[in-house]
Amino acid sequence: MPHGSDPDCPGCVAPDLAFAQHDHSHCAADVLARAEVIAADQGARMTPVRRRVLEILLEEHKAMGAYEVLQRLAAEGFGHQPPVAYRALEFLVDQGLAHRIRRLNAFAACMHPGEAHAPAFLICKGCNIVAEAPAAPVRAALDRAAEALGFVIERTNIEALGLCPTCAEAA
Amino acid sequence: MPHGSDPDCPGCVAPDLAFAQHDHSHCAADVLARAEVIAADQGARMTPVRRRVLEILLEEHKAMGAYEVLQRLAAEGFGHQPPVAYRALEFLVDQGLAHRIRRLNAFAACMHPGEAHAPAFLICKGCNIVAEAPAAPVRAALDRAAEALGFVIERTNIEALGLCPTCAEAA
DNA sequence: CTATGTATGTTATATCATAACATGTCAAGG
DNA sequence: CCTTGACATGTTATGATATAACATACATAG
Repeated sequence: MPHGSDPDCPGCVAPDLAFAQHDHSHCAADVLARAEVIAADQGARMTPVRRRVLEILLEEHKAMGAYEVLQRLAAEGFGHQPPVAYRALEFLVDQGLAHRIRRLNAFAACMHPGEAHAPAFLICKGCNIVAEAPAAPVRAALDRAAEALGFVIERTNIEALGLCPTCAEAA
Repeated sequence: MPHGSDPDCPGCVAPDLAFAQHDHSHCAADVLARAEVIAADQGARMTPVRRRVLEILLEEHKAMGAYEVLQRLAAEGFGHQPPVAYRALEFLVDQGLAHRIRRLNAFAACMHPGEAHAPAFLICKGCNIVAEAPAAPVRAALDRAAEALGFVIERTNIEALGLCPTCAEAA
């Protein structure tokens, strides 16, 4: 199961309703726990900074710039220099525990760690919320397009800018 | 027809064989001519800087950073400051005459201006060549994923990092 | 011709990212 | 135990990318 099983948490019941309000703290705890397992499985070391960065991304539940993360780290006694944040973020991205959203020069916790998934990011230009949409069909189509050119894909960035339901209605 | 009709130009005969060697100057001239028409149709002003930037992107036939473009402009008597390049590039992107490749912090001329197209960029990490792949099916899949969340897409960035046929073979 | 919007150019600064090196930590082999 | 090698963290410094704000020039409609 992709999320925990709390029937009162919309984020668990319908994890892909990314724009819906829900008690995110529950999802966060769940994702974090699974992240620990994944890291251990891969022989990766989930150190204090790294764990804390993932926690911060999960707490904030939004895309954060590296310097924004760094500020939080510094305030908590970790290093004060950019590489501290960038390295932890890079680690998380490499482990599939976070994603880099290039359009925003920002990072967000992966809400589906461990599941083979090809995320697409929907970025609302109204409220700046970023949703991680399930995009297996998108990825499949992209793989076919690449294959037609003999290109072998290793990583993808699939991002869309637009309006979330709420902001679209307002406009 | 997406390109000119010169049967000796692989870029024209098989425009989507993006990684194939070909006499690009012919494609460039063709694209540039069509760009002029498109801009005029849209009531956009194709000024000297803007035209020159598009020409530069077409000549180089690769993704270029804004500062790289700026250097060329400066050497030719245009302004020497970043906004000069960024503004022209932004204009071209808005008109659909160029694309921004976020993964590279770079820009590339659109090789299919005017055609409704949803480009995907295949970035070879071996040789750094960027191919603009036809990705209508990819975009369609993405639209469906967005629609499922009630999200309205305005712009997309679909990019893939990997190996082109040549580099894949070498490895 | 002149008013208005748009384009270009400038200065200055903001924002994002990494290179290079020193120090510290941890776990496996001697 | 203790050494050694790999990796993690921290630092200084700098590089690379991007935009804000303002001044000047230019085109075009009225």
